[in-house]
Amino acid sequence: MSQQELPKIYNPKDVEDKWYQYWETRKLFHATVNKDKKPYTVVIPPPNVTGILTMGHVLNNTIQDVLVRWKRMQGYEACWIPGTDHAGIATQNAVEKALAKEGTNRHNLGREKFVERVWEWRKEYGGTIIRQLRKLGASCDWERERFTMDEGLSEAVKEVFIRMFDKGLVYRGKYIVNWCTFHQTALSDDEVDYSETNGNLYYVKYRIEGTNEFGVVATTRPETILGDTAICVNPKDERYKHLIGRTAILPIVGRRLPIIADDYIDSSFATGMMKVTPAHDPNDFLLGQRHNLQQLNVLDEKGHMNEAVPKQYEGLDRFECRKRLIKDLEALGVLVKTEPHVHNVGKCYRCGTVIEPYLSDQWFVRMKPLAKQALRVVQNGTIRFHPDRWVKVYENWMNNIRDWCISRQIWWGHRIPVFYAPDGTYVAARNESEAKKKLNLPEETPLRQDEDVLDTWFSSWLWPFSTLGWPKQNEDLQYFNPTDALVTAPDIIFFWVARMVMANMEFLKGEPGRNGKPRASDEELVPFRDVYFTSIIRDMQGRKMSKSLGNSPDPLDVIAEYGADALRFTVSYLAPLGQDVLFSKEKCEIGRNFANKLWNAGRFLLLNKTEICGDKKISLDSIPQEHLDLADRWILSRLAGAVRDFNAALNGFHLNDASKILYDFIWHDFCDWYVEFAKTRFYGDEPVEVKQVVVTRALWVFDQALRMLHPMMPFVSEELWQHLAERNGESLIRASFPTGQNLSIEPQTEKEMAFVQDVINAVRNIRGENNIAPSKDIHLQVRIAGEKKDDVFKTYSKYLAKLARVVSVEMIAPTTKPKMSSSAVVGNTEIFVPLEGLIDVDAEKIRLEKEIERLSALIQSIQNKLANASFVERAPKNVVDREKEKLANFTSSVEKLRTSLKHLSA
RNA sequence: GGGCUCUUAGCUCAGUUGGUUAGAGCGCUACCUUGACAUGGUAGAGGUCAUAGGUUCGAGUCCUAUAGAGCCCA
Repeated sequence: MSQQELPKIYNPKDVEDKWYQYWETRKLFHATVNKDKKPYTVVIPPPNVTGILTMGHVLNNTIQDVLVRWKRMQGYEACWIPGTDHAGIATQNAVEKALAKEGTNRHNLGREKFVERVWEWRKEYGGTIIRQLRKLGASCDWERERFTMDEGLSEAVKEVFIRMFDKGLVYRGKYIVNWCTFHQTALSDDEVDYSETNGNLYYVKYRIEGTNEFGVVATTRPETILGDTAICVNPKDERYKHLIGRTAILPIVGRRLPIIADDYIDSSFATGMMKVTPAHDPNDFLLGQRHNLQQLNVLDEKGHMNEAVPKQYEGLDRFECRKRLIKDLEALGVLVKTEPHVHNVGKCYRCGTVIEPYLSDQWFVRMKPLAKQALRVVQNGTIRFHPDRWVKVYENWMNNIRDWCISRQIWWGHRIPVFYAPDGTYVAARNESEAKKKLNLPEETPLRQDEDVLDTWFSSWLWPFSTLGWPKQNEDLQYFNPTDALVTAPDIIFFWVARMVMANMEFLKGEPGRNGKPRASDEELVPFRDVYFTSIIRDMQGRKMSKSLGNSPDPLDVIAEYGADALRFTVSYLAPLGQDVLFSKEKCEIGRNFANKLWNAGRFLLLNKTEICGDKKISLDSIPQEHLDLADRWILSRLAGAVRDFNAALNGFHLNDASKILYDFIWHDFCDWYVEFAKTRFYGDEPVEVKQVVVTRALWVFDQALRMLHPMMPFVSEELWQHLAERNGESLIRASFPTGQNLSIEPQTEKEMAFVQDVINAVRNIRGENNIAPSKDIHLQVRIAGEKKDDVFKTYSKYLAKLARVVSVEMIAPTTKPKMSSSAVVGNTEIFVPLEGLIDVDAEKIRLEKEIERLSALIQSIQNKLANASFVERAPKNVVDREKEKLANFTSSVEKLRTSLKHLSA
């Protein structure tokens, strides 16, 4: 393709799909075991198979892609494993909705047919998000795509369950769980969203048996009164001491309730007397266990009152029952008062139904035995969190860990591999016949498999090794696990991150590690080394992005409008480590404009390449070292600095710093200064051979910049990179990342350039402040005190001409009085722009006075500092010296400005 | 109730271990279509770094308290 075809404005639509296809069809994302290379592995946090791409995913996956592409270019065998999870409840929901439209339901269909339906649904609608990730440019190894319901992963789930069952790490128990009456399933603690809700606190009188006394208790859920089995007070509460051991009578029902004492009761809350409902409140459940109370379940799975309650309430919905009870209690005269009360109500994170604490048979994982080592590897730094404040959150959770309820009363998911004999004994097994062997039962005994399925997270926590083929021993697993970085939103630190650490450490113990020996050390057993907790993307009002608010831009629309590169760059640029980021699609202008700037810089260099080199092939394999001038040495030094800083930033997971470094280097150093300086040579009078070297060097620097930019803006960088030189089928995606080894940072060069830039800026400032048209030529007078700088002005007069339209420089002696002029001080040098009749003398005086005032204030503050004996004594010498130097410079500048001011007034 | 985070220019945000004259992008003002780019260029205005104390020779940076905003856990 020739550069004439480069349009004036970069159009991402023309290039993005083209390059993605190119990379994917050539399998440039694919990783294989390669003993000559170090692996760099990232597993994607598997998105919900029902999901579509959100801004959160964009951030998350951009970060992963930046890391993976960067490491790949650095020569690692970079492997990014994609996939989705089966999202048990969400997916079952979606399919049940579809069935409802057809006027049927899963029960009509039966379990087997229903699960088939879900698979069909998944084939048709699932995995949208995986396709969308390609639009973003994600360089996932698609050949390794996994799904938590795949055969292999299901095998891993089964294996883990059975091993844990046999070790006593999973158990079945009656427990109070979070029950969603809509889905009719238990939810884990993390699947419940709590929100402050306005409710009422109802005060109800209970008669004390054998007295005329009453006790008053308060409740927010009057319907649970029907399940009360005790009354409880604090043992230290003087008001109620005499009641302990007596019996209260439950209104309406007439049940006798023992009055017990427990420290758990907060005497200051309401009346200090509490009703105890062990089957319908988690705290009451624990209390009930301590005091051996009856657990009376008064609800069914649908949230209707069951047969344990008086006839008039049986079958009522729990909220309907609440209303009826309030009326009935009032009629009995035992409802003392009702007061408004704000309390935290738990709701199902999928459907919003109020969660009912509910006593039922469930399966649990014993977490304490797993937590110990998982805590250790984070505390001893084997796993590092970024930002590290999440360590505390993690520690807190691990230290207060509770058993994990893993059974779900739905059909879509991994069915619990537990088999029950007719006599009720049970065992975990891979299949029925194995179960019979384990149970010592004859082959013809009928067994019943547990109806429940496992929590989706029970498959997700195995992700870093189940995706690599475990439980089968294999080279991939040996090579790519432990993985390197995990990039995830902080809200799943418990759901997922913590549990993955537990699982990897537990189940990879003894598996062959990279050295072929059984894994034993923390380093070999952790699932990953670094965890990057991403920002949360919010809208411009700081609200979380949500479907219901409609405040979330569709990333695909944003990509269509601004380009994937623009979106990626903007998101990297905006997302600091761990702070929330306020986003609107308009912000993508940062990235779009940057891509366009880059595009045009490339376009300009290519134009000149053709002009200067013609058809002559140029190679960008090394830096041309001939005919270096200040600008060349300077841009190479700046490049060296950018490479060093960029790598340091990414090593510390500071993507925003990394993107800023590229932005500043490319836009400001390269485009604003270097390209402008280079123009003086492209259009100057040097021989064409020299010009060819100069343009080739400029292209070489640009090539390096493209390499650095590629992880963040893969499309535009590849497109330009292919234009720069003959690539013979090579792609930027696997080009080497700049190391900076052939470059050096040269402070002296940078200092010299800074002087030239300061002079140019000073002249521009005078122009701007005095309203001198840019087209007006300037004849500069320069007066130098101290070290000689005339040669600088001679050597770089072409720069001054190009960037400040300075057509002549006249050196004047220190004693010479300059013509009527506008002036400025740069270091030891005074510059004068003589423009009789053109400058506004009064305005110029004000400008000088303002500058004198500013410097005088600085001088004053430095003098104060230096007058302070303890500063001079105690501050490090270099700090004091710097202050002294500053004082001298500012004083000298002020003197010069004062003289100029005097001249203007004369 | 326990824990965590944030408050810097009109807006969105940088500011690593305390030590150059506190920065950027957007917006704003003025000027400019100058041989890549108006998705551009040049210059400028704009900040008592939430408040009050403290530590220190020195605090946007460390400590304490207060106010406001947000998050997590119970």
